[in-house]
Amino acid sequence: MLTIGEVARRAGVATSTVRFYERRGLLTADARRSGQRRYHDESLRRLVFIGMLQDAGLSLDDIAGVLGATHVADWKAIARRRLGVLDAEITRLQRARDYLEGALLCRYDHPATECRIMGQEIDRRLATADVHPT
Amino acid sequence: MLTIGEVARRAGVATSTVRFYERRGLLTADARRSGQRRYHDESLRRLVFIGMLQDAGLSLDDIAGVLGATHVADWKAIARRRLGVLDAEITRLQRARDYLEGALLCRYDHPATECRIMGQEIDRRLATADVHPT
DNA sequence: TTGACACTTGAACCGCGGTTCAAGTCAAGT
DNA sequence: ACTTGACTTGAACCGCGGTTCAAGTGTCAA
Repeated sequence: MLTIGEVARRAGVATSTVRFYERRGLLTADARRSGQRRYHDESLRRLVFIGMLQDAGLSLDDIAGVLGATHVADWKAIARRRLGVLDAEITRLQRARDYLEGALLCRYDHPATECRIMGQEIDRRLATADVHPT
Repeated sequence: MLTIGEVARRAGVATSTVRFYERRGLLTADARRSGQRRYHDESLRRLVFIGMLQDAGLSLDDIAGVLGATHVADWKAIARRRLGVLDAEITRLQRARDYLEGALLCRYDHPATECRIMGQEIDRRLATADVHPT
């Protein structure tokens, strides 16, 4: 049985994080010794698993859903939804990346607002602004 | 001269956002009429420009740096730094994406923690955990 | 003149994922 | 007996990028 300090260290998180997850219902201590939490290896694996899902960008609420799923279809729905968001995000970042790289091509010594490349993009956005009225 | 409502609408942000940017020193009203802010087209362009930089993932502090730069080298340094972070982020998301897609290949009707693919990854992470002690 | 509506301010609040703090308990070693 | 160090709790706080609120002022048309 691992203490909270051990389980946190082996999973690579802070002890405060483990307690926070318990508050959020993601993890429960398997026992108490004089009030102190003790964990099975099983819980350590669960903690690592939470970290994996976080790396994939799932929110703690989503993770709770995955952990609480009794059937594969339940958590796969969450994963698929995230996959879609992830794809959109990657595309967006890719565009931002290419745009920034283009901006670096600006020559001459002037502030950013006077850069020709940026100026054109500003005009483009202003022109299409009325297409998406708030 | 545009009112705050107009400038916000044309830039596609809320009026509260425009005031917030003013507090942060990103934007200044060009005039006041009976206490109300008025803006030149120049400021509208500046507001749009802020949105562009936000799309590229720059923080408001970074954006203040770009706007305050008098020489091209100053803002390019910020852009280059963000470009590096962006590349790392894209790579990370790509890996997460591929991982999630792999997880969807799990067969049979069981909870996520019992999935063989996930279980292997958990073991891998636990095994290498000691390499990065906290 | 009345009503509708946009504007003004500072302060408090939001979600997210935790961290930090104070004040205390408990077990082990010397 | 005393120290050391890890643990306990609830509550408050963090950064970020704003939003919302209350209470008031200004503008414009009928």
